[in-house]
Amino acid sequence: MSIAKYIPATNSVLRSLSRKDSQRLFARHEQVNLTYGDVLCEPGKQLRYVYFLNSGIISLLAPVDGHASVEVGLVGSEGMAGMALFLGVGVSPVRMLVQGSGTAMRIKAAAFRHEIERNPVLQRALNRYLYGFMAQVAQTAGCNRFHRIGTRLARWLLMTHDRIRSNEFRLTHEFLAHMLGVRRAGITLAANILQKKKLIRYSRGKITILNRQGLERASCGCYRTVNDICEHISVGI
Amino acid sequence: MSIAKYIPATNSVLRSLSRKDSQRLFARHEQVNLTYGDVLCEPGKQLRYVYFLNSGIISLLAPVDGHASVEVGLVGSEGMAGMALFLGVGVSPVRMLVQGSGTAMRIKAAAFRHEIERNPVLQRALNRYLYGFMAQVAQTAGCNRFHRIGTRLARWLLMTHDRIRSNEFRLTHEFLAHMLGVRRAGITLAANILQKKKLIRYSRGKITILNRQGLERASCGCYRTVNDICEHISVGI
DNA sequence: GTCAGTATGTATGCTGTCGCACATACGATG
DNA sequence: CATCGTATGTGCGACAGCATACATACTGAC
Repeated sequence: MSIAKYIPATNSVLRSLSRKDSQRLFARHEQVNLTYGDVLCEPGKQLRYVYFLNSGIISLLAPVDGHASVEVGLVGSEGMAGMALFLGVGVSPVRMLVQGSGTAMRIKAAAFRHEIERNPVLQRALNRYLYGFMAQVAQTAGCNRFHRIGTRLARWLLMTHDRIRSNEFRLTHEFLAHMLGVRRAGITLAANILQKKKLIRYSRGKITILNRQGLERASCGCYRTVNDICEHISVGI
Repeated sequence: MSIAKYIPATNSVLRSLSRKDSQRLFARHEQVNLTYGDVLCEPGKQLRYVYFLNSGIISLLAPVDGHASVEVGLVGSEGMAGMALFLGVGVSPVRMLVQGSGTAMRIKAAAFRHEIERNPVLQRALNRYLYGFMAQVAQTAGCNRFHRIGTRLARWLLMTHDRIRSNEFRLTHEFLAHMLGVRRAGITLAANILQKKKLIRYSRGKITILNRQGLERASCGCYRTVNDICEHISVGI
């Protein structure tokens, strides 16, 4: 991670603020580059910053006893990472892992706390985002329970595609396996089926979306369910 | 559900407020009885009230395409049902099902919204509760992915036990199966093992906790994980 | 006491995923 | 262009949980 040059804010939460409302926030932020593989915070550790993403993706991973973690949520330019601070708690319950490189506006915990108390518009925007995010986490709980690897993989690729805004991104089967909490071999099998249907193409950690609509059909309904909920409250991705 | 006579507030959120802070809230509430089986709100429907529980349990169920719903969270006297309203959204993403009879203080949506904007202490208390609740939902996502029926059943019984505050409660295998999103026969098998170990006893929908500590040992670590997180922010059950 | 409804116990065969292991293929680096 | 590390493909036995089905047992109503 490094300090970045100025990049215009494409973060949905920040864009929903008026010039006046965002001014103080902008005064206190720092632009940073997020690099694939960065861990912004470990579960149980103090949150030093919140991150408003302009591009890239952060995976939120919950540790589960006797297993590696499993992903419970994705954050892109539609939201903010470090929501615990918004709820007045300084400790992150999840690992924050940069899954797709990009840029973010980083704000120190204290400055963010200070700001949030004085900016009801930002508060409302984050409340709305939190609602959508909770729907995502809750749906994931159900999805993990009922759906097969193939449909879950399709869902996950769609969610990533929405946030990366490119048809191509870097992801190995190994990485995907960690995210979904399954064996690497399970991903290889499922990904191969999607490839044979010409929905995606992949090779050595580079995945290309070939047929977005086909992928939506191959996904479980959880993808659409969460999207519908977010659209309903106008939390666009 | 019916209007109840006066019952002192044993709700943790409300108790955390000073007399002054809770006064307005008390002026606008209504005491209601919650009866096993009541559905307080369906997913996608407008929330007419929020409920601060004094006793009893509400299950939050997320509908999953092609399946019955699965439980993503439990609310007892430690919290509030209808958190969407707290986030400024009038629509519940989950079904709210009374799983254990009890009493609650019900407040109309509009009155609650009005109050929340003027009562920062209540806001902070609900923020803290929300943090713990999110940890619960996230942990459930992981638990659903990795853990076996037996350990999940034990976890679920413990969470219920904490909130019912009685060693005996009414629950059929059928009901438990719906909550965990598994077959009824799967519960019978798992429950039988717990019964043979003398951790619980049951008969025709009445379950008795015989050995709480043994049950904790039989549960997956998710139970403790969530408890530790909640304790850390002093959201006691 | 009989009956009906509901709760619990049990069986069989099937499928998805697991753990483990090894084979193959690609690409960067020298 | 040879080599090595990494990414992907594949095979096999094990098993949890599934669908389905049916048997048994308890309880309350008549």
